[in-house]
Amino acid sequence: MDMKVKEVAELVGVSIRTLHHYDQIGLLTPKEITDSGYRLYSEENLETLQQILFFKELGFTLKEIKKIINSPLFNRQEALILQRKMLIEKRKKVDKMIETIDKTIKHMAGEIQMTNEERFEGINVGFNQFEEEARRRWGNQSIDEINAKLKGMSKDEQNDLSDRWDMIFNKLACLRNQSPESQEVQATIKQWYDFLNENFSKYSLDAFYGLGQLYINDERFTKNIDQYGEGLAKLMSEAMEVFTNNQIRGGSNENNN
Amino acid sequence: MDMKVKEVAELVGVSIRTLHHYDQIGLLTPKEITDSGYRLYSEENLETLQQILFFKELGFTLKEIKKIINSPLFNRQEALILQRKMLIEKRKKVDKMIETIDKTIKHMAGEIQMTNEERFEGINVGFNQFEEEARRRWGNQSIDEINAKLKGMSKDEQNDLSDRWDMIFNKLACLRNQSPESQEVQATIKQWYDFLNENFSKYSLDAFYGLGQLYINDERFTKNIDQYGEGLAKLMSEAMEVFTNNQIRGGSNENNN
DNA sequence: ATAGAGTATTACGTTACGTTAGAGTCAATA
DNA sequence: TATTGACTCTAACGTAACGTAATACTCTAT
Repeated sequence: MDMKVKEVAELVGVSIRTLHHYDQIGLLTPKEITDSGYRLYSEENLETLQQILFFKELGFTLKEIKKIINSPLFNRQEALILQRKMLIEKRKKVDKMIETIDKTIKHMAGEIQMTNEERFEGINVGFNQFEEEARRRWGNQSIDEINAKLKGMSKDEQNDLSDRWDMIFNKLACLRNQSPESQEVQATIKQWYDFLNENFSKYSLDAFYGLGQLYINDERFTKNIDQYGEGLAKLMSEAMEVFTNNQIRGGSNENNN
Repeated sequence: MDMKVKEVAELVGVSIRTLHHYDQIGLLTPKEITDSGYRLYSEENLETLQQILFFKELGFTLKEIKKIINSPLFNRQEALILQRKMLIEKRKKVDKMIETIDKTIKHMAGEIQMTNEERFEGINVGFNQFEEEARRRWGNQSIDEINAKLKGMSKDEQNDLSDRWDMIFNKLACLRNQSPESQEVQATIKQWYDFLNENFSKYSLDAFYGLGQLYINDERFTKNIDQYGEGLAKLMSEAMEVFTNNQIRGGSNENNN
């Protein structure tokens, strides 16, 4: 099932060096390394690679891509949907360029006039709203950034933050036996949501949902969170899902029994 | 009418540094330089820049682009038409990628199966027939036999050689409609003969004749040479035959009408 | 057991600019 | 007229994402 470099390279159409490189910079680490040092890539590695190549095609740097796919907020499905949007934008851009070429040809034939702005339409649109969206969505939100934020704060401020963080988690840990939909849990989850928005960059509801998913999908998070109490990660992710659903279905008028 | 760097940069959406760079490498030299050393770009410069950006968008390197737009064979309208074709191919590629994303999303939802090949469709098509066509049409090609020789030379020497080589072939390609005996063709063939003798092992006239025959008998040569222009191999081999005959029959007294 | 195809690491090369740094230029204004 | 602020220049080092050897180990098939 596992594949060696050459196989992968030929399958996806990149060079072996590229795979080595991605490994070197920690962008795509093969799931396994044999005793003799051979890289073995898994199915999951291929999926990640697919993501990487999509983002690359859309003009992101490897560093950005690394941040994106390592981000606590990263959600594969969401990424795919955004990529789809971006590709449609790209197609529009290509259409614009074709149009510009057609105009230029006509212009050369003396059929029409062209302004200088017109002749660069499509070429200069240096990437659109969705790229922005993606950067906002995952780019800024890396762990490094949180750390950086912490660095810029005084000891007291840090402690304060850390205390409030702790409080919320401890509170939730106490509520582990309750259902994710319960009033108390939901109230605390709201505190968590507000806390994040207050202290870090804006979390959209989508992002918040994605974060919750991460808590059960990314082992690093699960482990960390479950230190507050066995099963807390699971509870939180479920509660966060309920929370986002309720919010989306219109303010807070809905029942959370 | 003439524009300074910043104006151009803002109009077309590239950095000032990019314009400096293009000037440095001789890709886009501003039409005029003021006494104080300011670059002034003309209308024509803008047109060239448009071409450059189109080719860049289509994945050509600056070196390739330079060769293309400096080539004696270069024709702006022809280029635009080819670029149009390439853009349409690119749109197809984008469509394919969108399709792949849709499939992937469905796949994740468990609705459909996907092969590994499928999941990389659109991403890996490393650029199509038209790129090939463009490279054949204007670009240079690799001559493996010569590479060994080139290895022993410095980079500058290599480039110099390659440029002269290119010049000769391009010149001949322009003369394709003339007869092999014509003055111009024969003069250029002499340049070719001298060039070979100067830079590679001594070509006796017999050897030169043999080389000419090779151009039509060995498909690899024919293909390579015809990249400069359809039928060039045939013309050259005929012209080389005429050349050797003339040389052997004593100096240059014979007619070459 | 030996060749041939594949793989690894190391390290320098390359492309297309980005990014200062230091200094001159130009037009409007005080 | 002097000054200021936006603009320009060259020079030179920095960076990203690999390419391209060079050298050495590994695996498999004969």
